[in-house]
Amino acid sequence: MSDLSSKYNPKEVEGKWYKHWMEQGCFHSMPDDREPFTVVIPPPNVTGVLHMGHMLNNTIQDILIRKARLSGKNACWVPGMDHASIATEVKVVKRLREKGIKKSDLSRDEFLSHAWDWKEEYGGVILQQLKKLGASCDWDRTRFTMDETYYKSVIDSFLHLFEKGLIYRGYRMVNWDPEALTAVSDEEVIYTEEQSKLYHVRYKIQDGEEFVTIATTRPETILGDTAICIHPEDERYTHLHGKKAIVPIVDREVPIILDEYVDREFGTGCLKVTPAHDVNDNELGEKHQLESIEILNANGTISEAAGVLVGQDRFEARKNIEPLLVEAGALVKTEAYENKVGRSERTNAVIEPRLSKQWFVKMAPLAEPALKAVEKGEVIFHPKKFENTYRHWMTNIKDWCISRQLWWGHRIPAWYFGEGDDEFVVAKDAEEALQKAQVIDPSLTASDLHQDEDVMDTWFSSWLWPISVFDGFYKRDELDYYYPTSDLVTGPDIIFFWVARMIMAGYEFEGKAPFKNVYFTGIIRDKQGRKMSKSLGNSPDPIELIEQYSADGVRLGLLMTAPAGNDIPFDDSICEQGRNFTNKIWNALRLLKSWNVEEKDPAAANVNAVEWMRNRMAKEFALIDENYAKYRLNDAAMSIYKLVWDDFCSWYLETIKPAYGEAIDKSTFDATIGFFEDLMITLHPMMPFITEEIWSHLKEREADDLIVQAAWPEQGDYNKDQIAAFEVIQRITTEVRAVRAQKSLSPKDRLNLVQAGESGDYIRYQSVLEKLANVDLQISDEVQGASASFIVGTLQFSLLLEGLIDASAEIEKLEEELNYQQGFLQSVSKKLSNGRFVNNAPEAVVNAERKKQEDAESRIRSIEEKLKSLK
RNA sequence: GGGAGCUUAGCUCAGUUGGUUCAGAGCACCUCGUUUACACCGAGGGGGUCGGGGGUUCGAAUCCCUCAGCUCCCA
Repeated sequence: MSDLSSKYNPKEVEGKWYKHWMEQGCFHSMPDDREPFTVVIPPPNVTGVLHMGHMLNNTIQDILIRKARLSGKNACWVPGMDHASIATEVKVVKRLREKGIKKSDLSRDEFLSHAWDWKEEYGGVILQQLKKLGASCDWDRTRFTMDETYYKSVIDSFLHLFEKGLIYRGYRMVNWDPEALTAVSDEEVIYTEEQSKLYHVRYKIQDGEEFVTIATTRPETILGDTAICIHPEDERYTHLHGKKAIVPIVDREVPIILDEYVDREFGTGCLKVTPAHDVNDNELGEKHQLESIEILNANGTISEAAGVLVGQDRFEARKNIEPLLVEAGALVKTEAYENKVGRSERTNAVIEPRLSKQWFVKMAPLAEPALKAVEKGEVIFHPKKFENTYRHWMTNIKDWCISRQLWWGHRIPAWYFGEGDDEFVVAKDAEEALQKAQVIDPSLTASDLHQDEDVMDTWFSSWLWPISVFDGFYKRDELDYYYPTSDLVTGPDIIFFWVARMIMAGYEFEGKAPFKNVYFTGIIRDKQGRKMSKSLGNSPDPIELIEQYSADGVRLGLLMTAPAGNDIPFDDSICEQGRNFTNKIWNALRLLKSWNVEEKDPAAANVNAVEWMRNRMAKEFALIDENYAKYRLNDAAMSIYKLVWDDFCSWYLETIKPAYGEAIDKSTFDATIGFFEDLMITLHPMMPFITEEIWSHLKEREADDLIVQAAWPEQGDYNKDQIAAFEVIQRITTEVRAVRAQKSLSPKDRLNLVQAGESGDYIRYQSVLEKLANVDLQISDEVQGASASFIVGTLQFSLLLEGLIDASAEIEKLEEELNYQQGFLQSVSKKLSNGRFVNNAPEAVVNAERKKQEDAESRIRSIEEKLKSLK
């Protein structure tokens, strides 16, 4: 029969089932009596499109969620996206510019309305794309970090921390992005080695003809120098103590200060100090009470304070200051130099250290419980090695700059009411702000107050994600049920940005960790090991990949090569394996569907095969469960892959396959359907679509009888001896086939196989052997005529091949084997005759060696006998 | 500069407390094959001094030291 195509057609199938699952509400979760299993999606950036990292990440989340659902838990996967303050604002500004509108011409509200338009138009593409992947998110719960209630919770968390004294406003050196015109946090600066130039510049010492030489990669900052620093114990410069130096070009007199911070080995051992434009110099400046001259404007141009090159961009100024230095006789030399340059993660602009007033979160008190949580195992990282990274960051934590000079985001809830910068109140809205302000000055009115213009770092909203997606700041019903969530799946690149801060927020606001396990995926790279990026153009389009290899195929391909935390060198061909697997499964179905079923007694081989397959599956299912528990998903995938392909298709189905024109007995057939069902359930988390399709073909079913909500196979007992006996059958079969291949004998010719001596446990499955190897088996020490021989374990077999055997070649082969066995015996015997081994090694090990010795002796005996009969 | 990790087959990786014939898996590769499920397939096969060197031990891919190479994090 079989009206089924010989090739599996995923395009139709995948769309059909996703739609059906949605219609049946299979992914929706509400609190009930069952144990919850909750995952919150790492909210993709609203500006983004699906890339390979999302594919891997969300495949893993879907596997965990589907596995939990099948295991009878109330599985809830909450999707959503974040507003990506800086990235979105950059995009909106760019789009407006293309339309000829400048951001500065718009009011804040006008700009935000454009931003929301943009969000409605382009936002959430990724979530739509995830449906193609099969992601079983509860779409009714889709959240956005700027939803009304979510927004409110971010503001409330700010108030809470401010009132606790954990948020403060301070004048500090921050990482300034001169392109986006905002501060960014330490984590948003990417340092890379870049080719630059080292300028050696000499400063004249006041009252004399002497000079000191410094080296700098940023000569334009010379204009803001307010000191020269040397090591107090540097004997080369002892005579300069207490003197002053003259800054070239601007001829400013600056002190020569002494500080152990200076590295005497580096360069000349003299350091120029620019407190306004370098983090370390700033510290020196505070310590030695130096003047701080800001020679740069916010947009990276030279300010009035510099005196020269005013208005030029910092890079232009860097070039143009060179002739000025030459003119002043100050430039000693320049040389090529490689140094680390920090760039903005979002705009790629070179970050400028800049002094400004910003809002900070005091991190040490928040870090303490968060570090303990991981150390005590309340939160477990997979793989464990990331705990080291985490500990290191947590114990060296710095305060978090959370203000951004942007409009798109959660606006800082501080209202200023006076002339001074420090006259402000923090409140949940303007009304409350006025009340609070009036406590200080009763004469104030609403128009005297103005809100801080800045918004908060996006991560200051996403660190609340596991709480705020359930509106946890305002109601308990859902939070109490779903929180703490179960597993978080994310990339190690955001361990500090997000994971660590979520743990902090979890303890601060809920007193509990936000999740129990964190699964860190690897980073997907191209074949050459480079990170995938838009600028390199080395990232395949995931949607095209799905078109080509099916969602199931791509999922399996990604999974099999991706142990937790290991980077994946991606190549399209790894998806091919997944696609081929779907086709294999499909054809196993076609085979079953082609059989006629009859009520009759099963053949012995069928009874045997069913018994073995049941054992085999029970054993492997236990292993799969174990691997799930250890988050070794690639191992679980490999197990099920081999179980289906090798055990079920190559051994089991080949054994029970009826001869052409014959029917299969009903009991074997029914057992086979049951096996197939369990195999598909076990595979379903990894390949949801094809398993649902197969499920629908295995039996007549109601519309709601879906594999997506089937029951995970229960752990059953299995008989190890029966599995071992079958393995012997498999090895004998392989040997027989190898002889056939060597002698070019057709698998159709039935042969006689003789086993010498006593039969082994394998004899239980004699009928399977006879069918698969196409032989008649006898136990006998008498072998008539020419034969090919082989050994399995300690059993000696002869395949009767009258007229096909070259006796001398056979003898040669046996002698080679004999030689190997004797060598092996010798090494084992040597070990056993070593008194220190026998006395020191555990008894079990010694016994194992004795067994090896006996087995080798027995094998040698049978080879020798066989040789005697041939000669 | 400080810290963490890695190095096993052509590729990607397993390998538990040092001990079974322990050097493994998948892919790739080679040979044969169109046998009525599947060539997106079947059968069979080859391939590694476990990065180098030294040590501990009856015994080391596994533990220790050292050298080399690579990766990541922090500054």
